[in-house]
Amino acid sequence: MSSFSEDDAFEAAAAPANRPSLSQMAMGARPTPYLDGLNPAQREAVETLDGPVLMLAGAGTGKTKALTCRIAHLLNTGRARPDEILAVTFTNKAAREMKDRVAGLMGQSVDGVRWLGTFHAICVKQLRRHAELVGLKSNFTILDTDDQIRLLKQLIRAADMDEKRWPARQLAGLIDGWKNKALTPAKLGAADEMAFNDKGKTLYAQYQQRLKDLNACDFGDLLLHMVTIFQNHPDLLEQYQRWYKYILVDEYQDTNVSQYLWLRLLAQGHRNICCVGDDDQSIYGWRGAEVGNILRFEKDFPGAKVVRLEQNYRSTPHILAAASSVISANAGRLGKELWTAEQDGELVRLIGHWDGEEEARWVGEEIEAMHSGTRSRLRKFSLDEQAILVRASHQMRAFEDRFLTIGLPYRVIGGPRFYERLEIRDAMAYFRVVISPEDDLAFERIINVPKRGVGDKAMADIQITARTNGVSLKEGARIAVQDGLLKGKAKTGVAQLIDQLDRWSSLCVQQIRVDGVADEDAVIERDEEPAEISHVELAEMILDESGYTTMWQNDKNPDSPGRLENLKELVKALEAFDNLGGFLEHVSLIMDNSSEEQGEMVTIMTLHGAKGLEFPVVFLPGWEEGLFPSQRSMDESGQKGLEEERRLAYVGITRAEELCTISFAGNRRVYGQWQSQLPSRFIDELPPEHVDVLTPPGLYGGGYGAASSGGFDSGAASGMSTGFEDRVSKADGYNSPGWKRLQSRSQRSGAATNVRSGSGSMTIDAKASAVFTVGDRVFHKKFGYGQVMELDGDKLTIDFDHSGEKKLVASFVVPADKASDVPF
DNA sequence: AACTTCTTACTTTTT
DNA sequence: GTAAGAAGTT
Repeated sequence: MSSFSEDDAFEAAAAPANRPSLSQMAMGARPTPYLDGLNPAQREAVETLDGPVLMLAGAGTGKTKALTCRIAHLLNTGRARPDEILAVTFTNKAAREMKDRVAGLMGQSVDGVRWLGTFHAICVKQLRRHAELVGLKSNFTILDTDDQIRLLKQLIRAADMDEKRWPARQLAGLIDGWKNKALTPAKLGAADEMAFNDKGKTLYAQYQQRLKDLNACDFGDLLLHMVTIFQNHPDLLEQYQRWYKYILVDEYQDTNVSQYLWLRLLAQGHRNICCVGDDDQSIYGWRGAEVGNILRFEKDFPGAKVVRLEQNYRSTPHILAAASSVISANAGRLGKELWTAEQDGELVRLIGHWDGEEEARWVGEEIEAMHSGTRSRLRKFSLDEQAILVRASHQMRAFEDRFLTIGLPYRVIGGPRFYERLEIRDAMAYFRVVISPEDDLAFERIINVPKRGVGDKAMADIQITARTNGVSLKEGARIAVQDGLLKGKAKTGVAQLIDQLDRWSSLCVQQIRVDGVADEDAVIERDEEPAEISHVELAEMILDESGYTTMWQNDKNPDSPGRLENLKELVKALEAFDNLGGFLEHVSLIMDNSSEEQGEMVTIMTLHGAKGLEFPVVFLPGWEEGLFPSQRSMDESGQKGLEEERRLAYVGITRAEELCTISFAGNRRVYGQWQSQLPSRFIDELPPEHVDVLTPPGLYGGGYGAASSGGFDSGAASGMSTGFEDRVSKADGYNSPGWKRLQSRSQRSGAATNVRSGSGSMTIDAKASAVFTVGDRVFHKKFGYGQVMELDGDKLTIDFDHSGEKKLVASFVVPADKASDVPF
């Protein structure tokens, strides 16, 4: 086992001697031009180098700038050598950006900052060094979710449980959750032990044992193992504590318990830890993030300096005001108020639509109008400058459909990532078995892909053979073939596969790196002795000879050509690596979306995916109760869930630089069933004076109180102006001037946005109660005829003859005798 | 063993 | 409404 200091000595010696190190260059007085562009708060965050610092950085306040300047400053002042800085991010993208920007500031590449990376990448690096302390070998493999599920399925089956009642997915979720909380099987609480049909703890323990047997770990283990190691080996921990003089953490509000413990252990030495985050942007609670970590920072690190970055450089005042107003409804915030030096800007726009398709149509027209510059007062916006941010990915389809028909180019971000695609994982599984013949999970994945006549029976036989002989699945299969256990198609198929695998492996042997620890930072250009066959050729050979390529060529699914394309891309990606092994190591951690798009396109993505991004024009559709805030979130996590949804709304609004448009639909098809939708309560939390309402009031409820109860009655009805009444055009259902104007507005896209003088003076609740009384027969375009059961402000509870009871906004129905008047 | 029909359940997602 | 997974059929 290599001790830490030996490693360091080795690495220090191996450092190129012909180039002055950053710290050498940093000796003596150096100019600090990078400090000049900072505002006072940023500067304080950058210059407070010693002791714990919490940087509360609101959206768009230049947090990455401050973070990267801080690193540059640490190096520049000679406080730390590049490798004495530990800088952690959540995503590879963020890590890359930080590296690039520090390099930009320093005017040179910063390869020396070896400990800048994601939590997982850094933990892998550490764990490879100390794997034996948790019973693993240094070359352990990292399982992805798919492998994980397959393994758990086997365990559940072995435990004789009903796979339907006790799905492996659910168990995987539980185990992930425990690992996020740094709970090993031994540390599980009583309730958790009994989870999953009383088998929670047992199965978890079995799973961990299986992982150890396979010399593998999952993503959660990377963190958890390191925490365990540090907790059990104080001497080792101390070395690391001494080593990392300065620690920086990005997106601290997203850390889970394991990550928190890991950080806290490492920071106990020098206590120079700088955590950057925004409690208002904590949107990953559902995957174990603990907002509590950031809320507790000052207690964890007494004497911590708290710096607030509140000057926003991204959005207009109206956008900021809307975001602030929404988020202020949350309790227990650390408190921050964004402000901007900007004066001008558009109001946040709010519009309601009849249904989801209408919403998509309108957004499409708006995007085209923005693009062609026909929107008066506003500049032209390229498609790249516009984005649609949805709560859930299924909302994307309506927009895709619409954009396809009108020929508006778009890009969807957040689909299945390249390396998560079926064909890529299959190919990778082939590579894995070739490199490590004992990789049972990979072997299992490919043994019958393409079809080799291996079914449940044959597979079970192979499993048993392997187990009784105590060998890998591949060897078990070999024995099963020799012993005549397999018959017919399966026999020939498996025999051929094994021969092929053996041959590929032998071709691969000379390529396996001897140093074992493949460093992802290793220079990729390093020339190796050209093997008889390059790893790229080998990969092509594997895919061709195995029949895998042929399988997709013969497949007549419309997506097969795409899959073949992806396989070609995979082979191309290989070229950047020395060998297959190095490539696999890289891929297991870096699940990047390697898509080089061309041309201008509108971006469609989820709110989660948009965190950290910004767009001049942002559309936020689907602000409806149940969809956003998501019903499930509220059901599962109650008030906490609602607040996280609200933070998501905050994230969404603050993505917009110049124009933010929120919309909702009154009707939406959910799981194939038409449902009437109520406007989101978040809409009521928007500040009226900063909102431009493009909607006839009936569509959203006229003012406050769409869903948050009472607000409407006590506000509008009692004569207390909520602000929206004056701004909106008055309408009374389908035939109202307001509704007509909305329709025509979207047809002539050049119409000015802020012409909305009221034509009537009655508010819609007055109208609703004036027009409808309990017992009235009404007609609704989608639900047909029904009877009014209850009145609630502008909303009616209606018992529909065919669709049952529903609560909806009054303007969606007309008296039954006016049914024929309903347009379209 | 492979193909077909039926049931069921359904956020958000990085590593 | 759809996609995945399980049961049922060839």
